[in-house]
Amino acid sequence: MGRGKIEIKKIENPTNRQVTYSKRRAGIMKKAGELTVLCDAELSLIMFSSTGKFSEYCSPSADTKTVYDRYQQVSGVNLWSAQYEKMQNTLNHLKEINHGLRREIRQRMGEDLEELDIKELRGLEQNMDEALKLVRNRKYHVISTQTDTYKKKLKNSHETHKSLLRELETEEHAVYYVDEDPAGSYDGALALGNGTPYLYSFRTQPTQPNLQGMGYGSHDLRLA
Amino acid sequence: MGRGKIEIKKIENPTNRQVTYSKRRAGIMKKAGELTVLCDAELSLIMFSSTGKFSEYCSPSADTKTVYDRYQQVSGVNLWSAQYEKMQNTLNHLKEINHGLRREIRQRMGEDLEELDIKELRGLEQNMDEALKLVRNRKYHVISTQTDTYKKKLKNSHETHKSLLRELETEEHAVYYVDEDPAGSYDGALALGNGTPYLYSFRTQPTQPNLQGMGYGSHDLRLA
DNA sequence: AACTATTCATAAAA
DNA sequence: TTTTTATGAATAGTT
Repeated sequence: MGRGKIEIKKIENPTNRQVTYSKRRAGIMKKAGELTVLCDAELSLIMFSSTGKFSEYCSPSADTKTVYDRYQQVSGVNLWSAQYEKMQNTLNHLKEINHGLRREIRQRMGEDLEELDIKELRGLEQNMDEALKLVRNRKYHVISTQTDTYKKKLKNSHETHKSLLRELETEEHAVYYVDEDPAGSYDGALALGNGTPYLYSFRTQPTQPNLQGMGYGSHDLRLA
Repeated sequence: MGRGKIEIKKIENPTNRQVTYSKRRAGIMKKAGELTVLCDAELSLIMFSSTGKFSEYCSPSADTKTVYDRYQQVSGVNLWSAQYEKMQNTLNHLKEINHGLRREIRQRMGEDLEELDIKELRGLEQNMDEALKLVRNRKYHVISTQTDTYKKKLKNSHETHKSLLRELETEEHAVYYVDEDPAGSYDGALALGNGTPYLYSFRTQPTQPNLQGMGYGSHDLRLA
């Protein structure tokens, strides 16, 4: 087609090559479009000229990625296996660490101790003993701080009350005085902690499963 | 080209459509090959017929993946961003869980207690107290088991020894008897656990960093 | 699948 | 580049 037949081999003249590329590129893209419409086909066409210029055609019904995903399915070639594998490794690594952490927590909760030898058991006991002291100290600290604050508040309102009563007495000679013992505040502060402890209590029911969709997503220590 | 012009719209007759698809597919693949050769271009053509039949053409100089990698670079579109994002989310989820687990362990070691209110502190203390009892019980169990085993072994070898001595006495009238107290075995079993506990000891040095390349890979509880 | 009558694509020239 | 145009190629409808 054209002013004479041509041999199908690389056009050495760069200008001619470029011209032919432009023309034939337009031609093949038109053909692609026609094929898409006439035959209800799905296709992806990607082209790079010898100078690196890029063009693409893609059937309107889908985008390049969709076509490519489909290509992967059919051809069985996973094109991003390298990326995928790398991330998969990272994921498995994280899961392993997770597993180790859960195991340690279980042991710190007194479970799965069969796995430990006497040396490890002694280490764990010692560590937990020291930690428990720290937790107790902290608790007492928090309690006494709260108590002090509460005492001060009580004292304040007490005095406010008294001064109010004084004012009232002065004005109406009525007696509304009520003695509130500030020492009772200590029990009050303790009572704050008497409810069901929600943070740790659920860990003591090892028979209740807590599975989530992803398998590792659960905070349940019996998994992973 | 053909016996009369045709309108470019979907061919409704399935047979005709299939025939046309075959013909035009051959045509476009020929065109693709010619473009590749004539103009030294690189191209990838993927086609799916309306019946799902798949065909591809790819310039001999490269494979489909190469072309698509190049396509990604040029177009800036990341074809596997969806996959990637999904995995990234999974990864972040795992990291978060990890973070929570580390936090719990730290608290079970008596660190970072400022984050807890009095209720949580009481829950933690109670839980740790019970767990510590379990660990102690297990330790005593292991110790007594080991001790029993050791006692039996000692008793055995003792009797073997005695019977050997008796034989010797009988034969040579020599006296080599040595009194070994089986009760000493208890100290021996305890000594097994007197070494530095390696499993938990490193956790008590909170100033020594233990960073690793990936950032989450470290088992160090102060990370993540 | 093979055969044409046609239309289409395009090589060379401008 | 794009347009022109002469010519070979592709193919729609038929067999």
